[in-house]
Amino acid sequence: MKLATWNVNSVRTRLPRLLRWLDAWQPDVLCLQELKATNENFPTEAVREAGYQVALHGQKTYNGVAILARGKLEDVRCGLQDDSDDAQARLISARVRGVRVLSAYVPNGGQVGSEKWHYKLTWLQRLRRHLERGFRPDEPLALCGDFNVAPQARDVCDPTAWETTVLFHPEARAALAHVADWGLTDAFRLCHDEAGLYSWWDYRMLAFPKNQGLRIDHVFVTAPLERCCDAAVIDREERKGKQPSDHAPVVLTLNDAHAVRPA
DNA sequence: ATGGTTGCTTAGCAA
Repeated sequence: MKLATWNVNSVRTRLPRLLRWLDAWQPDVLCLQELKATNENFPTEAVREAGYQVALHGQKTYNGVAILARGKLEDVRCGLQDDSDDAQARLISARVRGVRVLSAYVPNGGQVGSEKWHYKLTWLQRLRRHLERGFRPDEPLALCGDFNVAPQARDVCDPTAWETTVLFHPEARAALAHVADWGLTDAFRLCHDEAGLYSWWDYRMLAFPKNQGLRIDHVFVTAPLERCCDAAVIDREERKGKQPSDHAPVVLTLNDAHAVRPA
Protein backbone atom coordinates (compact mmCIF):
# COMPACT_ATOMS: atom_id res chain seq x y z
CA MET A 1 0.00 0.00 0.00
CA LYS A 2 1.29 3.42 -0.99
CA LEU A 3 0.38 6.06 1.60
CA ALA A 4 1.12 9.77 1.08
CA THR A 5 0.65 13.13 2.77
CA TRP A 6 0.73 16.60 1.21
CA ASN A 7 0.00 20.09 2.43
CA VAL A 8 -1.39 21.53 -0.81
CA ASN A 9 -1.89 25.13 0.41
CA SER A 10 -5.30 25.59 -1.28
CA VAL A 11 -6.76 22.54 -3.01
CA ARG A 12 -8.56 24.66 -5.61
CA THR A 13 -5.40 26.48 -6.72
CA ARG A 14 -3.48 23.19 -6.67
CA LEU A 15 -6.11 21.04 -8.42
CA PRO A 16 -4.25 20.66 -11.74
CA ARG A 17 -1.11 19.63 -9.86
CA LEU A 18 -3.07 17.33 -7.55
CA LEU A 19 -4.64 15.46 -10.47
CA ARG A 20 -1.33 15.14 -12.27
CA TRP A 21 0.34 13.94 -9.07
CA LEU A 22 -2.32 11.29 -8.39
CA ASP A 23 -1.96 10.02 -11.94
CA ALA A 24 1.84 9.90 -11.73
CA TRP A 25 2.15 8.33 -8.26
CA GLN A 26 -1.04 6.29 -7.97
CA PRO A 27 -1.11 6.32 -4.15
CA ASP A 28 -3.66 4.11 -2.41
CA VAL A 29 -4.19 6.80 0.22
CA LEU A 30 -3.41 10.52 0.16
CA CYS A 31 -3.81 12.75 3.21
CA LEU A 32 -4.26 16.43 2.36
CA GLN A 33 -3.87 19.52 4.53
CA GLU A 34 -4.57 23.23 4.14
CA LEU A 35 -7.45 22.75 1.74
CA LYS A 36 -8.58 26.36 2.30
CA ALA A 37 -11.96 25.18 1.10
CA THR A 38 -15.33 24.21 2.53
CA ASN A 39 -16.75 20.76 1.84
CA GLU A 40 -18.96 22.41 -0.80
CA ASN A 41 -15.97 24.08 -2.48
CA PHE A 42 -13.84 20.95 -2.57
CA PRO A 43 -13.38 19.54 -6.11
CA THR A 44 -14.99 16.23 -5.18
CA GLU A 45 -16.11 15.32 -8.70
CA ALA A 46 -12.67 15.76 -10.25
CA VAL A 47 -11.08 13.65 -7.51
CA ARG A 48 -13.74 10.94 -7.90
CA GLU A 49 -13.12 10.84 -11.61
CA ALA A 50 -9.46 10.26 -10.82
CA GLY A 51 -10.57 7.14 -8.96
CA TYR A 52 -10.57 8.27 -5.34
CA GLN A 53 -13.12 8.25 -2.54
CA VAL A 54 -13.02 11.34 -0.34
CA ALA A 55 -13.40 11.95 3.40
CA LEU A 56 -13.58 15.69 4.04
CA HIS A 57 -13.31 18.09 6.95
CA GLY A 58 -13.27 21.50 5.26
CA GLN A 59 -13.40 25.06 6.48
CA LYS A 60 -13.81 28.45 4.84
CA THR A 61 -10.57 30.35 4.08
CA TYR A 62 -8.20 28.48 6.42
CA ASN A 63 -7.18 24.95 7.39
CA GLY A 64 -9.23 22.01 6.11
CA VAL A 65 -8.07 18.38 5.86
CA ALA A 66 -9.04 15.37 3.77
CA ILE A 67 -8.26 11.74 3.05
CA LEU A 68 -8.39 10.39 -0.51
CA ALA A 69 -8.40 6.65 -1.04
CA ARG A 70 -8.74 4.03 -3.73
CA GLY A 71 -11.35 1.98 -1.93
CA LYS A 72 -13.72 2.40 0.95
CA LEU A 73 -13.23 4.95 3.73
CA GLU A 74 -14.88 3.62 6.87
CA ASP A 75 -15.54 5.03 10.35
CA VAL A 76 -14.68 8.64 9.40
CA ARG A 77 -14.05 10.89 12.40
CA CYS A 78 -13.65 14.67 12.25
CA GLY A 79 -11.86 16.86 14.79
CA LEU A 80 -10.17 16.09 18.09
CA GLN A 81 -13.49 15.14 19.66
CA ASP A 82 -12.79 16.64 23.07
CA ASP A 83 -14.65 19.19 25.19
CA SER A 84 -13.04 22.30 23.75
CA ASP A 85 -15.19 24.23 21.31
CA ASP A 86 -12.76 24.38 18.38
CA ALA A 87 -13.89 25.72 15.01
CA GLN A 88 -10.58 24.97 13.25
CA ALA A 89 -10.73 21.96 10.90
CA ARG A 90 -7.36 20.31 11.47
CA LEU A 91 -7.94 16.58 11.87
CA ILE A 92 -9.78 13.80 10.09
CA SER A 93 -9.36 10.05 10.25
CA ALA A 94 -10.78 6.99 8.56
CA ARG A 95 -10.16 3.27 8.26
CA VAL A 96 -8.83 2.17 4.87
CA ARG A 97 -8.05 -1.45 4.05
CA GLY A 98 -7.77 -2.28 7.73
CA VAL A 99 -5.44 0.64 8.48
CA ARG A 100 -6.48 3.60 10.61
CA VAL A 101 -5.27 6.72 8.77
CA LEU A 102 -5.23 10.22 10.28
CA SER A 103 -4.65 13.45 8.35
CA ALA A 104 -3.48 16.23 10.70
CA TYR A 105 -2.72 19.89 10.17
CA VAL A 106 -0.94 21.00 13.34
CA PRO A 107 -1.21 24.76 14.06
CA ASN A 108 1.78 26.78 12.85
CA GLY A 109 2.02 28.75 16.09
CA GLY A 110 2.84 32.21 14.73
CA GLN A 111 5.41 33.72 17.10
CA VAL A 112 6.89 31.94 20.13
CA GLY A 113 5.00 33.12 23.21
CA SER A 114 1.95 34.31 21.28
CA GLU A 115 -1.62 33.11 21.71
CA LYS A 116 -1.20 30.99 18.55
CA TRP A 117 1.92 29.40 20.02
CA HIS A 118 0.02 28.28 23.10
CA TYR A 119 -2.79 26.98 20.90
CA LYS A 120 -0.22 24.92 18.98
CA LEU A 121 1.26 23.35 22.12
CA THR A 122 -2.20 22.68 23.54
CA TRP A 123 -3.37 21.21 20.22
CA LEU A 124 -0.51 18.69 20.25
CA GLN A 125 -1.42 17.75 23.82
CA ARG A 126 -5.04 17.29 22.70
CA LEU A 127 -3.87 15.14 19.78
CA ARG A 128 -2.11 12.84 22.23
CA ARG A 129 -5.34 12.56 24.26
CA HIS A 130 -7.28 11.87 21.06
CA LEU A 131 -4.95 8.96 20.28
CA GLU A 132 -5.21 7.62 23.83
CA ARG A 133 -9.00 7.69 23.84
CA GLY A 134 -9.75 6.60 20.29
CA PHE A 135 -7.07 4.14 19.22
CA ARG A 136 -4.51 1.57 20.29
CA PRO A 137 -0.74 1.53 19.67
CA ASP A 138 -0.98 -2.15 18.74
CA GLU A 139 -3.38 -1.55 15.84
CA PRO A 140 -2.15 -0.67 12.31
CA LEU A 141 -2.30 3.13 12.36
CA ALA A 142 -0.64 5.94 10.40
CA LEU A 143 -0.69 9.52 11.66
CA CYS A 144 0.11 11.69 8.64
CA GLY A 145 0.29 15.39 8.03
CA ASP A 146 1.87 18.78 8.38
CA PHE A 147 3.09 18.88 11.98
CA ASN A 148 4.75 22.28 11.71
CA VAL A 149 7.58 20.85 13.81
CA ALA A 150 10.97 19.52 12.70
CA PRO A 151 11.89 16.68 15.09
CA GLN A 152 15.70 16.87 15.03
CA ALA A 153 18.64 19.09 14.06
CA ARG A 154 19.23 17.01 10.93
CA ASP A 155 15.74 18.01 9.77
CA VAL A 156 16.57 21.73 9.73
CA CYS A 157 18.82 23.70 7.37
CA ASP A 158 20.12 25.99 10.15
CA PRO A 159 19.16 24.52 13.54
CA THR A 160 20.62 27.37 15.60
CA ALA A 161 18.65 29.99 13.69
CA TRP A 162 15.43 27.97 13.67
CA GLU A 163 15.35 26.84 17.29
CA THR A 164 14.07 30.25 18.36
CA THR A 165 11.07 29.86 16.03
CA VAL A 166 7.82 27.92 16.31
CA LEU A 167 8.96 25.25 13.82
CA PHE A 168 11.98 24.03 15.78
CA HIS A 169 11.59 25.42 19.30
CA PRO A 170 12.51 22.90 22.04
CA GLU A 171 9.00 23.10 23.50
CA ALA A 172 7.40 22.32 20.14
CA ARG A 173 9.77 19.40 19.64
CA ALA A 174 8.95 18.10 23.12
CA ALA A 175 5.22 18.40 22.41
CA LEU A 176 5.62 16.41 19.18
CA ALA A 177 7.82 13.84 20.93
CA HIS A 178 5.08 13.37 23.52
CA VAL A 179 2.59 12.58 20.74
CA ALA A 180 5.02 10.03 19.30
CA ASP A 181 5.62 8.54 22.76
CA TRP A 182 2.07 7.19 22.62
CA GLY A 183 3.52 4.49 20.37
CA LEU A 184 4.56 5.97 17.05
CA THR A 185 7.67 5.93 14.89
CA ASP A 186 8.74 8.49 12.29
CA ALA A 187 8.53 6.24 9.22
CA PHE A 188 10.82 8.43 7.11
CA ARG A 189 13.66 7.92 9.58
CA LEU A 190 13.32 4.14 9.28
CA CYS A 191 14.53 4.58 5.71
CA HIS A 192 16.87 7.61 5.76
CA ASP A 193 19.53 8.78 8.22
CA GLU A 194 21.00 11.72 6.41
CA ALA A 195 20.54 15.43 7.06
CA GLY A 196 19.30 17.93 4.50
CA LEU A 197 16.09 16.15 3.47
CA TYR A 198 13.23 18.62 3.76
CA SER A 199 9.50 18.75 3.01
CA TRP A 200 8.86 22.50 3.26
CA TRP A 201 10.62 25.58 1.92
CA ASP A 202 9.47 29.17 2.44
CA TYR A 203 8.19 30.84 -0.73
CA ARG A 204 10.46 33.79 0.06
CA MET A 205 14.19 34.43 -0.14
CA LEU A 206 14.79 31.72 -2.77
CA ALA A 207 14.58 29.18 0.02
CA PHE A 208 13.89 26.23 -2.29
CA PRO A 209 16.73 26.71 -4.81
CA LYS A 210 19.06 27.22 -1.83
CA ASN A 211 17.55 24.16 -0.11
CA GLN A 212 16.87 26.20 3.01
CA GLY A 213 14.04 24.01 4.22
CA LEU A 214 12.73 21.96 7.12
CA ARG A 215 11.27 18.48 7.40
CA ILE A 216 7.92 19.22 9.05
CA ASP A 217 5.61 16.85 7.13
CA HIS A 218 5.58 13.37 8.58
CA VAL A 219 4.09 9.91 8.57
CA PHE A 220 4.10 8.35 12.03
CA VAL A 221 3.26 4.66 12.29
CA THR A 222 2.46 2.18 15.06
CA ALA A 223 4.50 -1.01 15.59
CA PRO A 224 2.36 -3.23 13.32
CA LEU A 225 3.07 -0.89 10.39
CA GLU A 226 6.67 -0.15 11.37
CA ARG A 227 7.42 -3.76 10.51
CA CYS A 228 6.29 -3.32 6.93
CA CYS A 229 7.77 0.03 5.86
CA ASP A 230 9.54 -0.68 2.57
CA ALA A 231 10.36 2.86 1.43
CA ALA A 232 9.79 6.53 2.23
CA VAL A 233 10.41 9.41 -0.15
CA ILE A 234 9.87 13.14 -0.33
CA ASP A 235 8.82 14.18 -3.83
CA ARG A 236 10.85 17.36 -4.05
CA GLU A 237 10.18 17.54 -7.82
CA GLU A 238 6.63 18.60 -6.91
CA ARG A 239 8.02 21.76 -5.29
CA LYS A 240 9.44 22.89 -8.66
CA GLY A 241 7.80 24.73 -11.58
CA LYS A 242 4.88 27.11 -11.69
CA GLN A 243 2.50 27.49 -8.75
CA PRO A 244 3.84 24.81 -6.44
CA SER A 245 2.66 24.34 -2.87
CA ASP A 246 5.34 25.39 -0.40
CA HIS A 247 5.27 21.74 0.82
CA ALA A 248 6.38 18.60 -1.03
CA PRO A 249 4.45 15.31 -0.75
CA VAL A 250 5.83 12.54 1.48
CA VAL A 251 5.19 8.98 0.27
CA LEU A 252 5.43 5.80 2.32
CA THR A 253 5.34 2.33 0.76
CA LEU A 254 4.04 -0.43 3.04
CA ASN A 255 3.88 -4.14 2.36
CA ASP A 256 0.77 -5.82 3.72
CA ALA A 257 2.45 -7.93 6.39
CA HIS A 258 0.28 -6.24 9.04
CA ALA A 259 -2.76 -7.89 7.45
CA VAL A 260 -1.33 -11.37 7.91
CA ARG A 261 -2.78 -13.07 10.96
CA PRO A 262 -0.92 -15.96 12.60
CA ALA A 263 -2.76 -19.29 12.28
C1' DA B 1 14.38 43.97 13.36
C1' DT B 2 12.26 43.84 8.90
C1' DG B 3 11.67 41.78 4.53
C1' DG B 4 10.88 38.43 1.34
C1' DT B 5 6.05 35.34 -1.30
C1' DT B 6 1.61 33.12 -1.80
C1' DG B 7 -3.50 32.48 -1.07
C1' DC B 8 -8.07 33.92 0.44
C1' DT B 9 -10.72 37.74 0.40
C1' DT B 10 -10.86 42.19 -0.93
C1' DA B 11 -6.66 45.30 3.14
C1' DG B 12 -5.53 42.39 6.10
C1' DC B 13 -4.47 37.94 7.95
C1' DA B 14 -2.13 33.55 7.94
C1' DA B 15 1.62 30.95 6.76
